[in-house]
Amino acid sequence: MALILDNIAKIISLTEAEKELFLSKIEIQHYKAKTVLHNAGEICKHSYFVNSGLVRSFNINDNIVEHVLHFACEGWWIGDMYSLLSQKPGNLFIEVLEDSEVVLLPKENQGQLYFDIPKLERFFRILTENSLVAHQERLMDNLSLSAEERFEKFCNRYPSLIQRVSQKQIASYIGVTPEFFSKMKSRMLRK
Amino acid sequence: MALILDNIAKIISLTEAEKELFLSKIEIQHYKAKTVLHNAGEICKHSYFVNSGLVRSFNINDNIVEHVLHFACEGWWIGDMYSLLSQKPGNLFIEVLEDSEVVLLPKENQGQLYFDIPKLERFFRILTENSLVAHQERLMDNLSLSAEERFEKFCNRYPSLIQRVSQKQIASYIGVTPEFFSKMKSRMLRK
DNA sequence: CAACTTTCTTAACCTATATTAAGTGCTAAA
DNA sequence: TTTAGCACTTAATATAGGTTAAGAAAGTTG
Repeated sequence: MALILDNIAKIISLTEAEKELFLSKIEIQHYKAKTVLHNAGEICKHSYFVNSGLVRSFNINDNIVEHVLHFACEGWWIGDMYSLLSQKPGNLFIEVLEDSEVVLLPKENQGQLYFDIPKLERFFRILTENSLVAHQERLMDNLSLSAEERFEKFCNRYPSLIQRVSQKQIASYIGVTPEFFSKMKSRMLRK
Repeated sequence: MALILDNIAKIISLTEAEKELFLSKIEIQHYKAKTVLHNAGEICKHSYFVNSGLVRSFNINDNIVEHVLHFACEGWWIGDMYSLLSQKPGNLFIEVLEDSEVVLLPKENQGQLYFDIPKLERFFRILTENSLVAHQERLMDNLSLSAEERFEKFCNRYPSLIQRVSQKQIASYIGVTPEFFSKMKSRMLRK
């Protein structure tokens, strides 16, 4: 359980008692690859934190094409923010890509923790701010960069993921078809 | 000054004393259209809240093409989150599109207010969460929808902006050239 | 190991959107 | 009132990336 406390300690410091309280509010689960943690159309009840393994969130559009919103490996949070916050059915799926150990933080407990340990409000504010900045940058990249440039940025930003996720998933993340991604990759190698 | 207090009151409630303290930490400015509030390459010192008028944030890529990240009219916050949070030079410009009255909240004051009025930490957390959800949706839309569909969503979401913002700006927001936008629009009208 | 499924590659062809360029009309400054 | 500068339109041409299809490679399962 050290990992999630380390993750928090990077931003705020908790007393031992607070750490224990926090740990009493979470749950650990082990999932096999391909397990779906959350389905589009359902109401999301948890925030997820990946202790080990790899998880992704994605949606499926009207043409039955998947688009990856987010990958999360060790030390990353993931979830369907829209559904979690609004408590309405979302349109994201959350799926385990590698056998994983995942921390579940139920929504009610998260609210309770904001009350019991106000510092956590700061922690999640900062987490959310960082995520917003990353999404803004990715959005601008999608508007202004070519697929090749988006792939290069992905490689620089998440070098460890390149070995771990299939090309198909990377293609989906940067927003091209697997066929085009394959063509683009071999074109890039030829240089 | 009622507008910004209303904006806060939608999420948390402040006492009269807290409202006064908050108001003492902000500054009101009037700007003419075309004023640039923040330049790419500079360090952002303020969060901005629009009392009246219209403001946009955008970046300029290597090919000297602008891309609009965000429009903000009455009652909306806007800023360069990356630069504001990291205190490093950002790559957004913030520019006034219509003569505007803008509330400036200096970064130091914002930090001080988190300390003096912890509820504001919650307010900004929730503001940031909502913004993140909106950005996630826009990102997925850019990955999975056609330009025409993106424009339709823009019209539904921001009907009042359509009259106020030039076509060029809307084209930039949805991620197409002004020429293509013009063609697309007349094609849509013909139906 | 064999059978099956999924991923990856390649190639021909297609389409949405970009680029370039030229022209119109409006606004605003000189 | 003229001139200059934008915003918008239209049209010809170009291209990044999509689609379809088929086979090869790799991974999964019984």
